[in-house]
Amino acid sequence: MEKRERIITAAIEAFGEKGVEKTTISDIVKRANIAQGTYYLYFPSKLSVMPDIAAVFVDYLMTELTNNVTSSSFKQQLIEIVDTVFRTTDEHKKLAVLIYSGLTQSEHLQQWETIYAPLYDWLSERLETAKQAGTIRQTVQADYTARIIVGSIESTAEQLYLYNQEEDAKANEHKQELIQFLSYALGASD
Amino acid sequence: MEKRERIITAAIEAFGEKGVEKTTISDIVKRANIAQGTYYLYFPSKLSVMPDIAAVFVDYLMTELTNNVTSSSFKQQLIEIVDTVFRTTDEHKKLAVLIYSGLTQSEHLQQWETIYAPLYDWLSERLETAKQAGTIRQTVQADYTARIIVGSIESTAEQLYLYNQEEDAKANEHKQELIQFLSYALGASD
Amino acid sequence: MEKRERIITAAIEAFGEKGVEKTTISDIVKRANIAQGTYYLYFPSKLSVMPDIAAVFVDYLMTELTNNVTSSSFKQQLIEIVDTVFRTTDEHKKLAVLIYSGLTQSEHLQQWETIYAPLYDWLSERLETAKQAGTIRQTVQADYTARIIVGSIESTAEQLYLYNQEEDAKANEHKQELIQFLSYALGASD
Amino acid sequence: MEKRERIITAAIEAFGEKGVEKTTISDIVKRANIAQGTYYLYFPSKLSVMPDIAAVFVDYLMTELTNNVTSSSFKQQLIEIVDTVFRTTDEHKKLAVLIYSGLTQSEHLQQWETIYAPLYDWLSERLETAKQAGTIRQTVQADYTARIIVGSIESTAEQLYLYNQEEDAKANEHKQELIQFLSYALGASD
DNA sequence: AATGAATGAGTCTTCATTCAT
DNA sequence: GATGAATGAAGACTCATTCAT
Repeated sequence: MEKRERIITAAIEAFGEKGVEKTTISDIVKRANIAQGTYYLYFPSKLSVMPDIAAVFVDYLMTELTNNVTSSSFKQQLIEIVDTVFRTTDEHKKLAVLIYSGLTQSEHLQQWETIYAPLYDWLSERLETAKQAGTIRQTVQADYTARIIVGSIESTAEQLYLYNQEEDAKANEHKQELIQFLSYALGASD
Repeated sequence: MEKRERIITAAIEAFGEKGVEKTTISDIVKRANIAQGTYYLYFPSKLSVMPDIAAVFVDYLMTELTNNVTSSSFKQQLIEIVDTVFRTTDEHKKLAVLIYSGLTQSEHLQQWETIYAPLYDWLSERLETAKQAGTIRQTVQADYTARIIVGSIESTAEQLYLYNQEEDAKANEHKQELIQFLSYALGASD
Repeated sequence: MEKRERIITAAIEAFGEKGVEKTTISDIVKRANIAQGTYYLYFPSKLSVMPDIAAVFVDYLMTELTNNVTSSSFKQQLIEIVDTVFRTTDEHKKLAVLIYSGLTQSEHLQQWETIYAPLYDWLSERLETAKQAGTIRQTVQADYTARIIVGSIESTAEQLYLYNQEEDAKANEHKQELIQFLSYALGASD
Repeated sequence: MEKRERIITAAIEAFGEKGVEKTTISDIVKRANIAQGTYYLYFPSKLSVMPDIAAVFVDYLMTELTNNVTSSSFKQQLIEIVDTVFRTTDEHKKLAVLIYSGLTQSEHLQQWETIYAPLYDWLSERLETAKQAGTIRQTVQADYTARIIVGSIESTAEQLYLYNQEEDAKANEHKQELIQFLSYALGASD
C-alpha cells in the first residue's frame, strides 16, 4: 500500500512539527499529496494513525539498536544503548512525546505495551544474557528492569531538550551521570 | 484571586476527566460556575492554564513528600519517596501525563524546569545530605541524579497504570524492582 | 462558479437590508442556501466580498448607462446620465453607501479606483468626444472632471433619500438644479 | 461636563484610527482615562456618540471656514472654501467617511441634515450675497446649490486620499480642476 | 480506488452592557 | 457620580467527515 505509507510519513512530519492538536487532516493530505477523502480509505479518524506512527518509531529504534549495540561488554552496550536512544529521540524531536500523548488522547493507551514490546523484549534478553555471563548482578529481574531502564533513558532524553545550545557541556555531564547511574543500578562489571 | 483558583481547580478536573483536547472552555467555566468571558479575564487561551495546573500538582507533591518522607535512613527514604510519588500520581490519574503533553503542545515547555525546580531541589538536597553521611556513593552528582530519579519513578508510575486490577502482584513486583534498582544505582547502604 | 455567484447575490441582499455590521455570515449562507463552511471556500472573511459586490454594482450601472444614454446632444446626455445614476442608486437603496463604507472599513479602499475605472473611463470618453465636437468648453480635463461629476451626482443622489415622500417636488427641483449646475460647469451648449 | 468631552474626543480618535466597527468601548474608555461603566452614564450605546462627533466635526469646519474664507471676491472665496474643506477633511482622515457610515449604521441618518445645517446655511448665504452682487449667475438656487457644492468638494476630497505621495502633482491638478469646475458651474466672475 | 467540493456541528473568542461596591 | 469585574449572548471561523462523480 504505497498510499498508506505516504499517509503515515506525512502524519509523522505534521504531528512532529505542529503537534497533534494543531495538525489537521488537511495538513496531512497536502504533504502526502493525496485527496482529502483518500485519507479515510485507510484510516477511520485523525487519531487512528497514531498506533502506526508509534510502530514506525519503534521499528526505527529497533533497527538502530540492532545496528549500533554490538560490543561484547555489557557496560559498553549500556553506553551504546543510551547513545542510540538519545540520538533517535533527538532526530524525531517532539514525536516521542506526541506518540504518548496521542495514544493517551485516543484511548489506544492499551496498545502502548504491545508497541513497545519488541524493545522491552530485546533489552530483556540482553539483560538475561548478561546475568548468565555474570556481568550484572544476579538479582536483576530482566523484564521489569528493561522497562525501568527504557523509562529512565527516555525521560532523561526529554530533559536534555531543555538545555539550550550553549549548555552542551551540561547535557553531556547529565548523560554521563545517567550511564553511571544505570551501571551501578545493574551492578555492571566490565 | 478567588475566581482564578476556581478556574484552575475546574480545569484540573476537566482535563483529568476528558483529556486536554476534548475539554472545552465551556466545560471549565461550567464547573467553575463562572461566565464564559470571565475565563478570559484570567487566562488568554485554553492552554495557558497549564503552567498553573502543573504548579498546583508540584505543590501538592511537595507537601506529600515533606509529610511522608521522614525516615533517617536514606534507603528507607527512597522507599517513602517512591511510595509517595506513586500514590500522588495515581490520585491525579491522567493529570501528570496531561501536564506534560499539555506543556509540550503549548510552547510552555520551557517552564517545565521552573515548575519542577522545587522537587529537584528538594531531592538534590537529600542526596547531598546522604552523600555527606556516607550512606550513598560519593560519585553521585546530586542535581543530575535528582532529575534521573524523578524521571525513573514517574515513568514507572505511568507504566503501572497499564496493569489491570488482577495484576496487583505484578505491579508490586515492578515497584520493588524499581526500589532495588534505585538503591543499587545510588550505592545506598543502610 | 455557481456557488460564488450565489454568495455575492445573497451578500448584496443581506447587506442592503440589514447593513454591513448587522449582517452575519449566517444570514448570507442561509440566503445563498449553502453551508456555513462553503462561504469560506470562496471568501476568507465577511468583508472580503465587498469588492465583488462593488464590481456587480458598477457592472449594472454601466449596462444601464450604455442602454439609456443615447442622445447625440451632450446636454441631453447629461440629463440621461443623471437620471440613470439616480434611478440605479435608488434601486440599490443603501447599497451604494454600504459599498463605500464597507470598502473603507476593510482596507480594500485602494480597490475603489479599480472598481470605478470602467465608469470613469466611459464618462471620460464622452467628455473627450464632446470637447472635440465643441459642445463643451475646451478647458475641461476629461479624466479629473469625470471623477468630479460622478462624485457630484452620487452625493446628490444620497441627499435625495433624505426627502420624504411628500417632498417629491423638492427632490425634483434639487435634481434640476444639479443638471443645470453640471451644464454650466462644463460650459455645455446644445 | 468634562467627562463627556473626554469621551467624545477619545471616540473621535479611536474611530478615526481603527474604524467604527473595530473600535470597542474599551478602546474609548482607555483613551478617555475613565472606567468602562462611566461611558454609559453619558451615552446609552456605542453608536450614540456619533451625532456628537459629527457636531464637533462640523463645528470645527465652520470655525475654519469663518476664519479662512475672508476674500471679497467670490471666485477667491471659492478657492478658500475648497482649500479649507480639503485641509479639514485631511486632518480628520477617515473621520468624515466614518461619520456618514456611522450615521447610516445607526439609523441616525435623519440627523444628517440637521448636523450639516449650519454649513449649508452658511454657504447658502454666501451664494445669495454673491447673487445680489452679481458675481455669480442669477439662476443659482442657493439652498440646493450649497448642498451640491458641499457634496462635490467632499467627494473629491475623499478621492484625493487615493493618490499616493508621489502623485502630489496629480492631486493638485485634480483640485484645480474642481475649482474651475465650480467656477463655471456658478458662472462666477471676478 | 481516488477525488475534492461541500457540509454544519462545534469552539473559541469578543465585547456591549450591567451592577454591586 | 464613578468604578471595573463580571456577564453571556452572539458570531466568526475551523475542520473532521461525507459523498457524488
